[in-house]
Amino acid sequence: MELRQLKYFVRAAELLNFTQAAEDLFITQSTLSHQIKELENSLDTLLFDRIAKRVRLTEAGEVMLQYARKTIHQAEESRQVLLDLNNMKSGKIIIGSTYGLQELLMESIVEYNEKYPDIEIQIIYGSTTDLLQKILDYKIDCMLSFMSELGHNELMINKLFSAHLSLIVHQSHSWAKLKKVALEKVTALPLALPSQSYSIRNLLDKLLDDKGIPLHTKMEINDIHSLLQLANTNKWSTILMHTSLFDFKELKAIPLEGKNTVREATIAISKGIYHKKSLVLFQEILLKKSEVYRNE
Amino acid sequence: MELRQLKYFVRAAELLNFTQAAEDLFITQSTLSHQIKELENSLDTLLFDRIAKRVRLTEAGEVMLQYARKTIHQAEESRQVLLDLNNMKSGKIIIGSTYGLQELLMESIVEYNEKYPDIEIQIIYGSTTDLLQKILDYKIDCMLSFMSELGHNELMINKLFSAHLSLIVHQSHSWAKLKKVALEKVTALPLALPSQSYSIRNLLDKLLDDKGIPLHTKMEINDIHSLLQLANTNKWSTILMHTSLFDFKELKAIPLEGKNTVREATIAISKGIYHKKSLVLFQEILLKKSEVYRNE
DNA sequence: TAAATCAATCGAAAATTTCGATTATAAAAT
DNA sequence: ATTTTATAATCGAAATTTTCGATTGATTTA
Repeated sequence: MELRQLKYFVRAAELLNFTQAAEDLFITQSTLSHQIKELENSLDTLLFDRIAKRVRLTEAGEVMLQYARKTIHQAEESRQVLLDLNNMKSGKIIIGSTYGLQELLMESIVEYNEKYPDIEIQIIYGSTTDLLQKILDYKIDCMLSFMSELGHNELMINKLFSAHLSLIVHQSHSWAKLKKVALEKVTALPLALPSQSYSIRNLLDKLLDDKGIPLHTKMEINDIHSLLQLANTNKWSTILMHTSLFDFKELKAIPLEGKNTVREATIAISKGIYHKKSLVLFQEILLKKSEVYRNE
Repeated sequence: MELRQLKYFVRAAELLNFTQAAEDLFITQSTLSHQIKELENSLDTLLFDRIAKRVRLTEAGEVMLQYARKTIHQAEESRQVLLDLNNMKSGKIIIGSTYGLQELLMESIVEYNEKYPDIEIQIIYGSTTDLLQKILDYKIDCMLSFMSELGHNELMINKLFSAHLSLIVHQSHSWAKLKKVALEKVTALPLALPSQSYSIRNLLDKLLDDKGIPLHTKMEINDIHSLLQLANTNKWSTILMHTSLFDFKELKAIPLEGKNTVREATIAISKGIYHKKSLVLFQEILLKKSEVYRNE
């Protein structure tokens, strides 16, 4: 068993396609096949079922996948600790985030990169569920999302700010001066909404469902900026967290009434892993940048 | 970085002598030198200081040693999980124990080996302190010793039985019928005592010190059986846990009076690691065998 | 001063990893 | 029903890595 073989195995197990995995790893399929077999021999256990030139994981393979990831992560962690020890302020940080926190994230990484130009940054957007899985698989170092601080024992969750689910309208809209608005009312407006993959949309759907309010979506978009641009035309309105309209000066956010219309923006980091300096430094900047939102 | 290199490094770091380490690893010194250098290159960090053909760990090396052990352990853990998954009842178990629990341990491993003949057993005797270090370094799977159940957050500690610190005399000794004896009295007898490396001796020294009783040791031996054999001649007495004289039918254990003369025999297992079946099975047998002692 | 110890180095041998081409099998497309 | 496509295994050769044995040079010990 060697780390190289574990890395090969993980990729093969993830793609369940040796040819693609080999390409991904910059080796030939032949080599991958060979090394997987070698790993299986050393473990005395088949990791893949070979059903007629297709592969799928055996039960042992499923288990091994997790342990292989853990072992590889452990090895990489030691490399990172040495970097930190040398106070290198280098290496790589992989940040997972939901779209809803894109604005804050962008501001933060700009400052982060200015301060620590040698740290490589990778950002992966995804739903909260996606990100939770990725954090368990050691694919991301931390995740920014709107989530409860409870119910995740293996995560260290820090609150960034609270955000109101809000109706977003143009300043010349007749409702623009309202201090709050009832959920029942907004469905009457022409609404452009984020698509189902956004947690904010799930929240909205749930709130409407609880009150039995029907919703006829006329416009559904997979991009926050597009929604804001539409709202900026004053022909549509949208529903987002109030913190999302940052640089659209002509838009107004009107908080929705009712319980459960407030969500906590958080950063979550796995408790079990070593908290590398690059990660701690990022969190510091993120918390500082969040202050602006906290006082709104 | 490969597991092979990490294994080489750990041994080299432990022995701080490349020649010996190489011998230990069944490779040549040349190979070891080369592979260590390769590892250092891949980490971009020197792990050893080379002061004129001698080696010692750099700060980074010290840190790396821990992480290397952890990584290797993680890899081995995955192998063990697969064995367990196949219900193999095989593999290897390394048991650390203090001498004071040798008797119980022997009885247990006899039954253990009868039931699971395919599991390889290795036993390492050492002081409680030694064993604690070894358990942290992943060198033993569990440890049997007399220790407090508290103050070790990272360990899962199970109580086996309580043992009294006792004066051990021959049945024909004039004190043989006593139900208990005061600490002050025993120093008058010709005593053969376990050496300082035994926790029981530390306990005794501490109790005497607390009461300001001076002790003039006439005989100090590094082996429990030898002490018992001496006591069996009726020319000497000794002080041990009452459970230690098991198959010496002509010896009597007389409990010492006072507080803190009772110690808990325990089995401790690291919380962080995977509890492999071989280990769980061993613990079961051990607990069963302990019953005899519990009712004394 | 001589002998012993020890890590680095070097070139060659051995082992392993990787590659490219081919084969075999099943699924998909025609 | 037949052909095409996709895929993993296999095989021999090439490339690379690992290991070895011998030597060197520097230091400590006798």
